[in-house]
Amino acid sequence: MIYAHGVERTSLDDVMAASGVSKSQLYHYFADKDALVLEVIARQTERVLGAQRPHLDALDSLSALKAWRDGFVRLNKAAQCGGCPLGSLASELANDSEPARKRLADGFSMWRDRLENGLSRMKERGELGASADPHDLALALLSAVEGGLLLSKTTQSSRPLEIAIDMAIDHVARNVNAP
Amino acid sequence: MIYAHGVERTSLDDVMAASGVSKSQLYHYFADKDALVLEVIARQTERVLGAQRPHLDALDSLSALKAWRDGFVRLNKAAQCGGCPLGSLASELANDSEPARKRLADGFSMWRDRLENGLSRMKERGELGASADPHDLALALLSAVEGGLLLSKTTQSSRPLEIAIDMAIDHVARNVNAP
DNA sequence: CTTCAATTGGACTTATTGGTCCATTATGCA
DNA sequence: TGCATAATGGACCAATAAGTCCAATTGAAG
Repeated sequence: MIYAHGVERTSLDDVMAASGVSKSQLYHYFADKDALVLEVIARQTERVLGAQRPHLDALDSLSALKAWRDGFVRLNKAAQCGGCPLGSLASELANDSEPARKRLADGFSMWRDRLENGLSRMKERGELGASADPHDLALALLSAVEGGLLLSKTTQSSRPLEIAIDMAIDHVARNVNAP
Repeated sequence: MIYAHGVERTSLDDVMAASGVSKSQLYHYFADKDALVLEVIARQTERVLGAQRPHLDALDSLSALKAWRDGFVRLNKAAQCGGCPLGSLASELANDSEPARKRLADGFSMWRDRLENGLSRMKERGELGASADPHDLALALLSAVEGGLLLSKTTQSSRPLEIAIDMAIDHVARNVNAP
């Protein structure tokens, strides 16, 4: 619910109704709404990374990147509500809650790490040129994904996402050594 | 205020206090809060496009694109609060207000049009290859900008924005004919 | 100056919010 | 079985939200 409608549009009464849990339980397990939101961030980080398996941990070739792209786009098409859980929370909270901002930055960082790991393996194997920077390439990949997701959510079309990820994969491909 | 903290975190009392205007004036000029928000979207669209002048309407060469990039990054560094006014509103409202979503999609579309116009001129002049698609290139550029802005806002660093736009400009450069 | 409509101030209403409280119920342990 | 502690339900509270209302004020036209 927080993913779909945002923190501020999701009241604790909504959470109670949807979960069949009373307010005292909520306040027994969470200090306040902010604490619950922080937990939601952790949860969504896991969800986002988990949903990209098994691709995400094996992105060490161009074909693997393309398969990841296809899975990602398919997932986005199937989703009932658009956008990225982390991205939406980041957009809403980054300016207003420093603890939330930090956790979201960590979430993005973990995501980038996974991408970077695969690219680093490509570099070690010599598939990626010596001048290629896995860290920056991963960051560019992630930016493309987030921007694509936001535009796709707004235009209600998967095209922006597809085009953005394709661009990012092309960008990686530029650094691939000729076989 | 709506740009920095979101629609839901900005109360009409806040607006009254900041503008020195009474509630009856607010409701005299706007049917309700939603109507005001719709007007804010229109206003922010103008602001975003206006802030990119004079570059935005002359992006018809690689060097112009790079100058635009530099101006954009400088603007973002100087801004007190990160992110994109359109992107933030889109993230918050796309799922919950169809009129708002439409206007935001229009705003993005206008932005893409400006980018596309420059690329089309490059293509007409033969600077861009025949196979290049100005529409898709512009969409990729915009996705990179939005994703970069979101990650920069979250990580409080301008690096993601720089890397993302550089990637997108490289992507355009791939379609440039050798001189 | 008078008049009448448009504009304005701000008190007010109602609904909803996050959060508190305490009596009641369940649970684990001797 | 009995006791102490933890977990639970739901009434309750104060603050804040959007939105309403009407009396007071302004301004232009005759």
